[in-house]
Amino acid sequence: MTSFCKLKESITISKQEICREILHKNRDAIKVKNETVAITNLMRIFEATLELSNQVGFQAMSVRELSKRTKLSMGALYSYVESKERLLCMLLQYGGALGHRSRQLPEHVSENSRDRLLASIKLHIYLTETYQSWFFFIYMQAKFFNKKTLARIVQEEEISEAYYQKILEDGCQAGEMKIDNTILTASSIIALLQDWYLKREKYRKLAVSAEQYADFVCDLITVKL
Amino acid sequence: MTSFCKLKESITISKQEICREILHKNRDAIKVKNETVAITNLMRIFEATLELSNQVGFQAMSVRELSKRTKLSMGALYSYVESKERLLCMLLQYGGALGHRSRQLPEHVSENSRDRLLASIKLHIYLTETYQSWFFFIYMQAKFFNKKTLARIVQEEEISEAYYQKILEDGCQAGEMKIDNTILTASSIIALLQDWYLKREKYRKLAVSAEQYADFVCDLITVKL
DNA sequence: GTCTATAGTGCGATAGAC
DNA sequence: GTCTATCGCACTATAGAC
Repeated sequence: MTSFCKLKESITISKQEICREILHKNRDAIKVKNETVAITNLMRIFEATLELSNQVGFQAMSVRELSKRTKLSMGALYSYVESKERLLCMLLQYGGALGHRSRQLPEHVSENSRDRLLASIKLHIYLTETYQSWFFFIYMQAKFFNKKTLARIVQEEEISEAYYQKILEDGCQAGEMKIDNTILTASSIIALLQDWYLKREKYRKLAVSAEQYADFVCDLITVKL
Repeated sequence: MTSFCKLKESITISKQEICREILHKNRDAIKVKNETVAITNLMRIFEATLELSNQVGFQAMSVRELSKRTKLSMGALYSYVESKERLLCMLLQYGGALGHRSRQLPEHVSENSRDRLLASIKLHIYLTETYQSWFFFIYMQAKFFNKKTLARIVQEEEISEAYYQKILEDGCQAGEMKIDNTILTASSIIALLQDWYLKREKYRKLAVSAEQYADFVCDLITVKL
């Protein structure tokens, strides 16, 4: 079985790398030409936006407060983010890289379905650990986006769900698992993985580690004594 | 086993009743003296607030828009709700009656732990079905409340969790269930019950009924083949 | 008890100096 | 590339007629 640490290495995406990607995608809206400066400040802006938004909500967060936190003046801030709405768009793009990678599980992990399930869950949990504030942000704001954007996010979840469902069905066919309703079961996996990053504080208090939680979820789904 | 319908009857709380309770608790802030008129309009205000808030978020919802939806002028609206913040407080009070009742399961339901678990889950799901917009609202806004208010809501969840944990432990002691980690398992039940009202649309598309979902959750937790 | 009109505030965004 | 100063707008909340 692939160890948790190895999994971590296999999906490490530098936040800087993501910011560079976003910078290039939004060249039209970003006035600052020096790439090094732009990336440094974009990173600070994104980080502060997530932090503030996750405290008071994106709508309630004022650009003035954001300017204080980033230690950029209003004017400087607006040479990175055309508008508050555009800032939101950029943060949505942030997910492009993540959602895709969360299903890039090396297929060779194991022939055994349960191992593949566990590896997938661990991969997912590690991703949400590293980018917790972003996942929290998207979940909490998604419901308030316009229909089109919401649809895109819901679709992301459906892809994840189908991915887990396939593992479960393969496991059943191979006789390694016995699962009545694979759709609802896959849906439960998603819900439990989301609970982990939505209530991070609670699990911290319970002193449950990421690895323990992954094992627990996997057992809940598959172990039928 | 107690039927779903019987359970429904046992916990039906009229929304009007709740509004009357809130009216009396907030007599100081509500200028309208005629109780019948006050309750009628309070109900409309609460309903519209939940609807609007769940579309755009409470902070983003404007009182102007609320006045349109309720067909009350700005002036009239403000003779019911001292301020937008006070309106939020009233909606929090709404939960007082609900949280309490959700654990008022008639003890005589069954001696069997699994039946008691299933009955509790069904009770919970029925409550969240009837008051879905309120539960959704609280979950989505809770994270943005001040620390004190958030603590109160988290405590509510802890009580629910302890309640489920006790059923699980009783079941284990009686030899009717075999559950390794009752804390995490109880926590999972909560997460899955929340998923039901947070993603109501998704389950509607999957054509899963409330009763089916309750059965599924209960099975996932207890059935060890 | 409800209305219209408006006061007062803080917001997102911009202009122009440096 | 960053700053300060400020514009115009939409918001919450209120005053006073009916």
